[in-house]
Amino acid sequence: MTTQIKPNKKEVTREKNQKLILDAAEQLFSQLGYDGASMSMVAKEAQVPKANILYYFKSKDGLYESVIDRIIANWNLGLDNVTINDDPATVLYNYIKSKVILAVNQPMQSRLFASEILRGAPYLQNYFRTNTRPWVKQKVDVLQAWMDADKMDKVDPYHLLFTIWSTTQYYADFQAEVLLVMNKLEYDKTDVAQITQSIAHIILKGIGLKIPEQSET
Amino acid sequence: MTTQIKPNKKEVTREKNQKLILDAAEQLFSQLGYDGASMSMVAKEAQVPKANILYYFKSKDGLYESVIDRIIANWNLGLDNVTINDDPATVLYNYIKSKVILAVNQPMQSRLFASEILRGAPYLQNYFRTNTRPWVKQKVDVLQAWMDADKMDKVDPYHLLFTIWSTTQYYADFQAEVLLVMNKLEYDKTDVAQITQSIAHIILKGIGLKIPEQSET
DNA sequence: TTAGTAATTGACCTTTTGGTCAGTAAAGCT
DNA sequence: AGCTTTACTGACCAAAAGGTCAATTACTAA
Repeated sequence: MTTQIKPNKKEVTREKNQKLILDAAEQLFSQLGYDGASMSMVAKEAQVPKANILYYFKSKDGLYESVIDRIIANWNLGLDNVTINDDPATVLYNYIKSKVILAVNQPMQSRLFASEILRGAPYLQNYFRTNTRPWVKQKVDVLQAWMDADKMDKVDPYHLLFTIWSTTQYYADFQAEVLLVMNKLEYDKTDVAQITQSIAHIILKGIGLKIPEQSET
Repeated sequence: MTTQIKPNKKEVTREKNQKLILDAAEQLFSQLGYDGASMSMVAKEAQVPKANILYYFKSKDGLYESVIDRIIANWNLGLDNVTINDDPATVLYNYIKSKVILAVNQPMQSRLFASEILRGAPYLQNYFRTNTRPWVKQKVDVLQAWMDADKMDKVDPYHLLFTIWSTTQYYADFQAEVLLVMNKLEYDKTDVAQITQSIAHIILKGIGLKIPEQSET
């Protein structure tokens, strides 16, 4: 909702440059971690003077925070508007599917978060507390309601969510291991379906549900 | 197999100091990652002059490699001696259980590996190729045999293994997130059982098995 | 004892780090 | 056009990084 009456050349170039920098930073931070990536690397990658980065983002911390903020901004936790009346199998199947697609196609963001959490989530703590925790609480309530209505097995809903997160994210965060073990160079286009199928089979059947026939989006 | 006829004071102190250094390095690397931990931090933590560390381990890389090697040395992948004649449910249940115990009680090593893999496993690549891959291949064969004998559902055995690894390791590698979301400060003694139960329920049932009655070790 | 060897480390080196700042360029406004 | 203000950046800085080395201190074996 930026009132674009006057395109203001300053704003335009600033936004363009910031995007350039953030893109480079996102890539480098996710590849090398916070300490592994340096400001000069980001500058070189973004083809921008280092001082310019500092001018925009105040400090390395500031840049890192901005990168995280931007990811969060267009990070959809999914499972929105789920209600007790929805069909658990369909909802969970689609959720797993979308998570696998994300993991395989956009592993960078997942890895950035992973390295953040590995270090104790210094920057994400607040986000987890104020956003993720309530979000989870809400989904947990729906899951619990489904269980109470005997629509699915009674398992700890928190651990069920963790199971979905872990199994799907694994293919992004531990991609190097997965590929090495399976002796592949990269995921191919059949992998998404294959992975989704395996995970969905195990988890859905594991909580007493059936994989829905088809669910085109 | 060190021929300890003459306890040789030099060797004794060297080994003592190396252990001191490796312990400190293991802790710091797992906490801060390769780039986050510095030689001087390790020196301070181990209460040893920095030059001494370099004397023993040649370089930071050398130290890091030694840390990894030591972990690998007493790292048991589990699932040893499994054969087609074993009961899938018992074997997998015990495997899951032991993995959860490790994750909750010794998360440091898991995290060190995780950050290694996140960065593309520069040091573990060779290990994965020469050790993990054949190990996995062998377990995959057993799993496949169980499936062929209709002892369990037919799912991709690789992805089944990844599912077990991911769900269990998650509680070590992403401990910060888990605790924040569940609003806890640390795992308590009921958590191991709770986690094991949830994961085992989902995975075992998910592949058509039942949780074994009891399995004391 | 003592000569010879290995272990140890304080001082030092280079490079890189995140960060500052004063000066210059570029809009924006009237 | 000319004046003000903001955007930018090359040159610089102190701190910290990993690493070297010469000098000193153990040990060991004869």
